[in-house]
Amino acid sequence: MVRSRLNNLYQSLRKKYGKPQGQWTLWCKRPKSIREREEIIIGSVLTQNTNWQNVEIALGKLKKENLLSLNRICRVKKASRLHPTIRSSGYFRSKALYLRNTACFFESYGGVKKAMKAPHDDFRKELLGVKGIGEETADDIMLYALDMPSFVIDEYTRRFVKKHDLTSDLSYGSLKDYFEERLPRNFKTYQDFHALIVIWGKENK
DNA sequence: CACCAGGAATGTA
DNA sequence: TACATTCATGGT
Repeated sequence: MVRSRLNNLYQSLRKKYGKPQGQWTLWCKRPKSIREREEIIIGSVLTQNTNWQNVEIALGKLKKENLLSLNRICRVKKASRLHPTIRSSGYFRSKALYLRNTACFFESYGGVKKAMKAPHDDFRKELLGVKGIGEETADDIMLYALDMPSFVIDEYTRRFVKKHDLTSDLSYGSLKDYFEERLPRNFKTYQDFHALIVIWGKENK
């Protein structure tokens, strides 16, 4: 079997780091409960341009207030109800709106379980229609919460591509295609590889 | 005290 | 299409 350069790089990271740890223990877990999938969706929004450490504080507060649930978040009367709870994750006014938009999108869609059965391309377009969800967050949600094979491109992925001089076009769509065309099309490979790239990236600034 | 972290929306040309 | 600006906290 012919192995792409990307596959070799993935194997190298696996050998170096093993299974992704920390946050990735949950994000790469298989299988996951619906509750865990909802937590990942919520975390995906809160982690936009923000340290995971600050997100964890917010997730802990949401849990204490019984708000670590898409249904509960969608049903808060005003998004500002979430301000003190998610404050630590930064941009709290925007994210309160984004989070509720996202939660209500899944509620009206019919829940996480139904979303997992949706056609990927159509679902991605619908997700991108939610105010507060851009390409990276959409792919985070699809890949890690819904087990869909949609590769995530982020700042760490770009660093990885530059470091190994893999390709020159660093636009989101181009990089996404680059990875998806060269890896076995399954969500497990995508999850672990992307998680390992982030772990690698934190060590290589 | 200055700087930064898995971004996204909005405005401008 | 391509950039610039805005939004905010907690850790280093």
